[in-house]
Amino acid sequence: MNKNQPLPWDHPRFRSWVAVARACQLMQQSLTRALVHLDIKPPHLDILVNLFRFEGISQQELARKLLVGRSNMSMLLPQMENRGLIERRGDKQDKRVLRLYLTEEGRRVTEEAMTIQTALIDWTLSDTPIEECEAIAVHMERVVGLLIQEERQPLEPAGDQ
Amino acid sequence: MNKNQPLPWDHPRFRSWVAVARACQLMQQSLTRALVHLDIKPPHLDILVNLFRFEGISQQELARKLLVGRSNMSMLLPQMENRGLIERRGDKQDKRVLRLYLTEEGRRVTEEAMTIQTALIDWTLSDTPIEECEAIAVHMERVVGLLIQEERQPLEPAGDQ
DNA sequence: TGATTTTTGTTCATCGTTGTACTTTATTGT
DNA sequence: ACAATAAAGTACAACGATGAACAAAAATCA
Repeated sequence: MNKNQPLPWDHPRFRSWVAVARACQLMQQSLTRALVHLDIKPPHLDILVNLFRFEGISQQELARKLLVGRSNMSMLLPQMENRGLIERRGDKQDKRVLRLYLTEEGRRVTEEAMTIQTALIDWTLSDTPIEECEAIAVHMERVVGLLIQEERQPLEPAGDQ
Repeated sequence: MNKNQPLPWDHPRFRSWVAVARACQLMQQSLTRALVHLDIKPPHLDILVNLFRFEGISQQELARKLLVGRSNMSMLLPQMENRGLIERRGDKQDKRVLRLYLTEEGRRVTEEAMTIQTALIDWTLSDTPIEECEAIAVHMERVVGLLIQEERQPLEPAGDQ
């Protein structure tokens, strides 16, 4: 009931996180608009980029990399297969898994979309020096690591003070 | 068509942005789990926090602060009113606008949820010095500013180089 | 004043994401 | 070899977010 605890928005870490979240939200919206003429959306681009880097990956592995559920992949990938962007071929040794490959069209679209995305990121971070970007990457990757391990081993609820 | 352009994931700004996006995604998921016993989700908390700071705000203003559409508020706010967290009262001078207020229950839930969120943020950024957090806040707030102005005045499409 | 335009909020159809239940195929244990 | 368990992918219902079309209430302007 006492209000003289410092309010969260005066807290530097809280403030910085709010800014990060808002930036992500807006970046997603801007990227959506920037990709509209390619007829793909950010989730599709995430998939394409990962297939570009890791050709032959399975749906499960892809879902893990993207931090989404497997059912999500089961919805998106058939769409993208119908659009001729990707191809799904069954693994010979394990008949459960479907391995994913880019088509020529998919590779072309991916390159164009990555160019657009890179330009957008470069523009928004043009006043942020490279060393600062690298520092941000280090800190954010540590956050990712912590949250991933917390995900599989939920934190004890007595963390409040 | 030429492949000897540097691939995006070797680009420091690109790498740092990927990390930021993943961190946001995971933070959202962790926060969702951390709030489950309060029966609210991150979007509700965003609303509550803004009402805590800016009592008597209108739905329109709230939507603008949260960077979502007005229709989104029209879906969420009646739910929260039914749960007894907020109250909507018509403005006397402008009969179009509904002004939003926290109930006692809403204020209580907000304080508890903010405590949880702050603890989560503190934990994930505990190895990131305060000065670095402040630097991140500065850079991300600039990104937000750029993207907001780009939103209403879409960038000329000849920006690629 | 009276007509046009803006603004605020709602409704609705659509889409993406999630979690659960389910099928099929591998793996493990006896 | 056979049964039980685990893993990969799918189907489906539920929910949140969006944008477009709409109604009501200002504001603008002639």
